[in-house]
Amino acid sequence: MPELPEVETTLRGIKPYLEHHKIIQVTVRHHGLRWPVPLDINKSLQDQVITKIERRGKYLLFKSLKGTLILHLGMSGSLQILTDFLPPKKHDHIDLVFDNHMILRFTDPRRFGACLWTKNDPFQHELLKSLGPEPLSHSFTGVYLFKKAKGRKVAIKNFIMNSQVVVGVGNIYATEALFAAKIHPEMPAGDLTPKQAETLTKNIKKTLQAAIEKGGTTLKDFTQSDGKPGYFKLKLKVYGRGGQLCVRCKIPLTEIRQGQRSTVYCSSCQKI
DNA sequence: ACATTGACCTGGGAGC
DNA sequence: TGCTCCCAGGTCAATG
Repeated sequence: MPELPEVETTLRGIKPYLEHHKIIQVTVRHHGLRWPVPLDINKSLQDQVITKIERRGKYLLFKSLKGTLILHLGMSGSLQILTDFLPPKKHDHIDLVFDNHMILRFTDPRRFGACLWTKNDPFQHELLKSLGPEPLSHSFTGVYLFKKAKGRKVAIKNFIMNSQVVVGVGNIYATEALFAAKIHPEMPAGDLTPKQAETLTKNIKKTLQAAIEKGGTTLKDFTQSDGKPGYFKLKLKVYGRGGQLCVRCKIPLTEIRQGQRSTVYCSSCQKI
């Protein structure tokens, strides 16, 4: 599920149940995630009050007085709140039980996700310290993108999916934002004009914001964090629509691969 | 410094 | 039904 809107939706879903509550029990059933879940993470988390939960890019940060739990959902991870204990299924790897009896359950079939602990400032953590600006912040501007892209030969789609350039933009929203901005996904990043950089940043913001307002995109079944039915489905204009007709000019959409990821675009409205 | 590719995993769907 | 192959929301590490 997780690009920025899905992580943000998850955050908003779990936050009200967990902030200012104490972790009273930790169960790790599978330590083999992207990086090993530290064997002593139980000890680190035990009796910690979560003072704040926030998002940085696609990372979720659970802050306490003694340190921060860093979670990443990878490709297939999800979080849900259980109000009553349910027997864990095959891919339910981690449970955090809180003093209000809520259980935060981490599920991740592909195990590309991460669950780590740091005693220090999480923003200085190895995985977070080189991240680019938040796409919805004021620091992500056309001027920034234009300067950053200068001299770069990589395709613009790969460029905006680079978390050192801007965080949170994954395959779906990169594809959608480029269509909205009428920019060809294979255009070298350094060839962007200042005007195109401006249009692209605006459309990245617009696309992400619209997706957040709709509760993110679900391509497969997904249990929302409060256990209620899944997310609203965003109406994607190009992603997953290769061969179908462009909503603007009605010609068939082209599907290609860029860096082992699929890209769909309109060869008529997205020119290099 | 930059660009490209492989690697990590499981499950679902298409095609035979 | 069952097998094989390809694809999937991410991103780090190794290589040129």
